[in-house]
Amino acid sequence: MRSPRVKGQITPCCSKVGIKRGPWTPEEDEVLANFVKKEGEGRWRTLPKRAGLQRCGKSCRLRWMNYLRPSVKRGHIAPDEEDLILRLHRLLGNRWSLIAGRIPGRTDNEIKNYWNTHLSKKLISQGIDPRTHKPLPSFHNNSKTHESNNPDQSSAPQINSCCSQQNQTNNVIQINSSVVVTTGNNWGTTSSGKVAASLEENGVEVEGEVEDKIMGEEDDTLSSFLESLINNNDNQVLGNQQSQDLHVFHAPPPHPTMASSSSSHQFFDLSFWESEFQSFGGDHQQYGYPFK
DNA sequence: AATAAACACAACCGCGTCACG
DNA sequence: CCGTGACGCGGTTGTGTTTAT
Repeated sequence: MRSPRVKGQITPCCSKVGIKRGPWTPEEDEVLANFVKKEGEGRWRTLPKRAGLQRCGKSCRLRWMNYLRPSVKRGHIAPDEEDLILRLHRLLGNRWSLIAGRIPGRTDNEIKNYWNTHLSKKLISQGIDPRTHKPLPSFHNNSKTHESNNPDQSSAPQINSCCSQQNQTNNVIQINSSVVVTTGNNWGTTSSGKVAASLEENGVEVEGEVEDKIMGEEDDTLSSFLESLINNNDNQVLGNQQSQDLHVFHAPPPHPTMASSSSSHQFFDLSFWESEFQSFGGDHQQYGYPFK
């Protein structure tokens, strides 16, 4: 919910006069944290004045979101978190917010930084292109790697034709009563970084991106879809179940402990996924279920 | 011990999206 | 339907710390 705009007001971010920049002091942190705890998040533009801070609203929002929020988990990224970041990045590309939404306690900024400083270098050292997650081209044409395989950003996404990453798995997800996504042929990410797959609307194949179709649906649906892709791609759980190719996922119920948090975190309802795996005769431990 | 280089991460910037009048 | 402004996102920069010389 956004606050109604007020005509004639100047955005403080645009007028630098009197606005402090640079690292936050503990005193500023305390003022901001206390104010947000009391007044709640939002109305960032007017927050600095109301809270008595000499910062712009953007800076306040960023500081709260990335550092002061109680739910922010700081410190070392665990191996299972790293593994999940890698999987999600392979699916989603540099969509840090989407990735962060599926790793509790981690912020988009933290994941982005971790990727840029650790994971991308780690992949390169393993001979893997961090952008495409495919083996790097041979050494002699490595000189312009960051531009050489950049897809045409101007072209519209085409299902099964311009995916920057393609994968061979079998899965179907029912988005709503009329839209079905099948990953039986190919799925992957388009040049714009969105997940693409074969889409059918009322039984007729249509072009589009899965995420766009899911927009407006319950976020659980997107989570379910991503989860199914993650497990499929890495573990071949469903792909090996030939008779189960047409399994339809339903949005999982919210996890009791997550019920009051953002809906994206309902993704972590283990009981739902365990029952899903059991319905296939699967075992999440055997297949390396990515969460504890 | 001094300095430079490399690294890690916090913070900023510009732009796209969306809600509202 | 259009213009405006708030918000959120991803890319980039800035700054403090650590390591190498």
